[in-house]
Amino acid sequence: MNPKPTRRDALDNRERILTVAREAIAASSTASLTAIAKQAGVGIGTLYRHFPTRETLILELYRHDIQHLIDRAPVLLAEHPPLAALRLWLEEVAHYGRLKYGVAEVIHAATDGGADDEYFAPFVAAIDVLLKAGAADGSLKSGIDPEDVLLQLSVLWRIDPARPGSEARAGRILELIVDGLRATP
Amino acid sequence: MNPKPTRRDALDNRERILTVAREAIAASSTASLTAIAKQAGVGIGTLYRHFPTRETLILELYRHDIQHLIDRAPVLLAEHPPLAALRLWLEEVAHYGRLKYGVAEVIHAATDGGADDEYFAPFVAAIDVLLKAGAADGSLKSGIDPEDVLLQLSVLWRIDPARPGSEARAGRILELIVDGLRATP
DNA sequence: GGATGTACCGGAGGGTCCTCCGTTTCGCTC
DNA sequence: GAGCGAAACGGAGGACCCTCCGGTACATCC
Repeated sequence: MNPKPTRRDALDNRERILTVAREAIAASSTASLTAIAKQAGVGIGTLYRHFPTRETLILELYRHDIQHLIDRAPVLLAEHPPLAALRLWLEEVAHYGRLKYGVAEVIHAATDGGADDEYFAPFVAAIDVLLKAGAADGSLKSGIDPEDVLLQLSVLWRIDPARPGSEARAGRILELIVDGLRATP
Repeated sequence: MNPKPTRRDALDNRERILTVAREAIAASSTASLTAIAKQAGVGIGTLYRHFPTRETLILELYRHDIQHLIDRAPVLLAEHPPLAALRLWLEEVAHYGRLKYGVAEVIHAATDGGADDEYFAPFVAAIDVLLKAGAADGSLKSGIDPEDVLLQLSVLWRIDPARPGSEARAGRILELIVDGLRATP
């Protein structure tokens, strides 16, 4: 897919596509790929070779941001007890996803496809660290599959942000999710 | 939309579309509307006038089945304590959604659009009855928004049924959802 | 039974996604 | 620096969704 774009023109094109896409997606998260390709001065075929699906492209755009979220997990864990850390982290993810819609879309896609772990796995691993910590201190159930949690989380971006009360609803549902993860005494 | 298709030809067309669609969707849940229209011998425009969106059409196809699910809620509630009834009902819905993919798609759409309550509201009401009963006997939290539960439930159809272990995963997640709804002692 | 208004029809058309494959261009070798 | 094979390009094309609007045919009223 994108292991080693060795050729100069290929690299140039890749960069150009990303630059244009960043702007275009920021302006309208549903910007058409055709338009992006045209504006980047490449054929639609070229765009698709570099980024086989819309998600691949978006994923690349937000790579840094996603990495940042992943890195936050251990930080929160150092500063708070596991249950609180989990909650805070999920809130950050949810909030970020609402802000930059792209991230949400990517996670959404990840829960679909399943595989393509290169990007997906670290995210799941971050969840797993939080879950394990919570299981260790008895505040969370043990043996929870982190992918299950991710899937549950993905429901949050399905809340239409335009509808009134969407923020509150997201908070409520997050609460329900976390409560479901807690150890039953 | 579909209040009173008064004219004879309109009614005929509507029936014909439904008949064809039932078969086509059963054969392949992603059957194209263009194809359905063609096979029903109507223009694509006609199809869209009768069923403004893909979901409207599917909804009509599965109307009976959905009603059946709704009716099951009070029955289960009469036979089981509220918490068990809720769990069983959710299992039935989940199972049914996995079987006839259409139903899942409809619920999915409902959680998107939100409104269009004509079909949507009874379903939410069914959930509400279960929740209220559980709140009354203290097994469930009180004040839960049934739409929130529906939204959470919708995650279950996002599990790819082709992947191995999908059934088990659905079970696990359902468990998490229900646990999140239980009253915290 | 004709006339007439309106409810309904049909498909062309604009937009999107993605695939496929003939053509071009790069980078390496001699 | 010429030649060559593979890597990358580009856009036509097929599929789909949905909209729009000129035309058709039904039901009703005289």
